[in-house]
Amino acid sequence: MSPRVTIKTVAQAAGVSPSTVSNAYNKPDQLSAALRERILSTAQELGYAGPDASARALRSGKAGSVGVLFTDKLAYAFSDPYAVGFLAGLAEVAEEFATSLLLMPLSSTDIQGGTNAVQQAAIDAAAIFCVAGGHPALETLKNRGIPMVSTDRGDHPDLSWVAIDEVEAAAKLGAHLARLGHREVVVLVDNAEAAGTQPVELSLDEVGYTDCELRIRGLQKEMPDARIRLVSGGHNAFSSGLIAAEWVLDSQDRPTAIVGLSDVQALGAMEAMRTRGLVPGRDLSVVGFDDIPAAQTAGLTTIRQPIRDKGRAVGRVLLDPAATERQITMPTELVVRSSSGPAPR
Amino acid sequence: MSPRVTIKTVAQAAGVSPSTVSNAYNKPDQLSAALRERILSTAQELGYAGPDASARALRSGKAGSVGVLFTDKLAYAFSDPYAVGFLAGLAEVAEEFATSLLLMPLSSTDIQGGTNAVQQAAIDAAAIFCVAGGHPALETLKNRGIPMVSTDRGDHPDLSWVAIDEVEAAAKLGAHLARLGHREVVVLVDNAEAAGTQPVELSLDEVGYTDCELRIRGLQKEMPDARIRLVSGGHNAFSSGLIAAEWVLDSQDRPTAIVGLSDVQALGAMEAMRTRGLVPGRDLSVVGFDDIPAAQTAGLTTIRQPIRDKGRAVGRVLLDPAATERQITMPTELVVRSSSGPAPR
DNA sequence: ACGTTTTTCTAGAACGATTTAGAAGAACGA
DNA sequence: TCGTTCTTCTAAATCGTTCTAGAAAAACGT
Repeated sequence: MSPRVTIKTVAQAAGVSPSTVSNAYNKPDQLSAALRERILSTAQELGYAGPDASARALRSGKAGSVGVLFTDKLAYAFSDPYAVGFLAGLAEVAEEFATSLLLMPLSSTDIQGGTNAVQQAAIDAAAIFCVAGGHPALETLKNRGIPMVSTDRGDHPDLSWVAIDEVEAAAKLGAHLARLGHREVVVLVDNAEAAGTQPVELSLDEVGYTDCELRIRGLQKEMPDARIRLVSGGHNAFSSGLIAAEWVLDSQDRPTAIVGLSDVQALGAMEAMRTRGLVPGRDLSVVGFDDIPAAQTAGLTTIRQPIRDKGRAVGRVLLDPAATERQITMPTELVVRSSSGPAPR
Repeated sequence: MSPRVTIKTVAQAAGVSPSTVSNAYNKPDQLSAALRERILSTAQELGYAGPDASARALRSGKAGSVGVLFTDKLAYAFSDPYAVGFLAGLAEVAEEFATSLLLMPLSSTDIQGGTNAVQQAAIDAAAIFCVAGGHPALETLKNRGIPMVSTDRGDHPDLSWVAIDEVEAAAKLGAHLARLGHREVVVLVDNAEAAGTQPVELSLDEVGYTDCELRIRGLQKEMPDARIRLVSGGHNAFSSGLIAAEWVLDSQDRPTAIVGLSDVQALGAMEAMRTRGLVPGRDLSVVGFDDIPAAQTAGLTTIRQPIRDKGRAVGRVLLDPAATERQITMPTELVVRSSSGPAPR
């Protein structure tokens, strides 16, 4: 039941002041090499594992980690290769700066109290991945004075972001479909409230996420004559796309094209077609968004965005003092594959 | 340039003691509802965002986050759906306990100094994902007195782990191959030193990770008459499997079966076969390990392990005080698909 | 009305480090 | 030899909380 070994204990044992022990760890040039050696070895003997992280964080004001905030549940984030790719890019830069990544779950409950992870987290900055503009967690972070970089363009001019031009990107998709003669379109959107229930048809105002909304607007822009319906099967996941597409395909009112607002959802739609003996690109067109690796295998027409680069760029804005650009637009590209074809007449 | 708003500022403004403000946030039953209300609203007015995370962590000794340590570079972790699945399971439980996940990069350099992320990190516990037993980072964590749960069975009886019986699992694979008549086998292993260079052939002692070693032993057990060679193309990734398999296939000495010690590597090997016009299961057998989602699509024979459950179980051991079992063995299962077939004679 | 319990609040000491300002001694130049 | 500049080390304050022990006030039972 011995009391914990602290910097003080080590100092006493080595016959020096606590400051010197601290310097031995943090500022080696502030003391003679010999003494440093001696301190380090007595520390070792005492089983001292180096300065306590929390204490250091408190005193120096640096936590050595950046937070990452995801839409929805944390577990869902890992089901989308797009999110995973982003994380990989971010992790690359984090690694470079010897910084940890703190994945914060945003509990819907307990926003007021203090037991929220977003409140608790000791972070220097935060990456906001596809979280809707008005989310309370963002307010919390802003209040805490934590610098943020979002993957969506914000409305505030002083907000940092690394994003694509959602409208323009979706417009490319819309133009592609319009060119192929599609006029009956169903868009598969992410919607938390639809989770676990029947798929639901939504109006544009009910679409929560700003980026989803923008993509829909982009589509509309290039498809002014088309009837565009919005359907959600739940969270952004393969299964949601599957369920929603099944519902659409089994209805009386089939579209000629299905647009997944993410590739995972579009792939779910392709699966729904497959089980019904329908061929994507011939019987019905399916297009996606993101260009995840699986999209290529599946022959899915989609919008490519450099997701890993996006992660890296966010990391740079967050961590690299040399990075001055705080609002970065990444390029997108229409990738035409076999899943889209002329509308049957 | 006003000084920061702290609990003290709020206390002064509300005309109460700092302790009371603290209680307003943490122990609502310790003060009257009216006063709590008043304190919270003055806090709001002053722009106080709640107790500082670092200070709280220091004083209360709880950081509210668990660390996750991965093999190799953090970015590589995201390239393996197996690791991602684990993370998803772990995240599920973390979410339940309002705990954040801290992904720590383990920089190979700077193990001694204090700027290491593993040293810096403010965490209550740590999940060790496929990190070799003797890794210095583990020593660091042990010294810091941080409880750990590993995904590999450790040698120490007091170590916590959630793992599979690697030997037994690999033995199933070996038995399967032996039954099919294979006697010339190449095993694709993960090896950091082989990264970026030519694929290398290794001896069993050179295989770093304990679990890899165990799997090889399991194979050997059921294939006593076979010649088993170990080849690495680098880190555990699709590209490494691809490169290594290409090297093997283009050599004079082709095996009849290739064993990927992970599915991603096995899938890389299948790709290498494809580009050479070889059909898996006919010309050469390929088997993997893990049963990631893509394995099904590709028709890869593999060992299934319930990875998401594994993540969840680790989470429980880490966070749930009710979880008493500290050494858990998960089940595995041989899944036979089209990539394995009888050895050509 | 009076001791006892309960509720509500506070003072002051930790928590374990870093930082600032400066002391003591060594080295230096003239 | 003497002031000056380095180098090496230290004392004490501070970071923003939470916790322990206890005071003051209110409520209670008889």
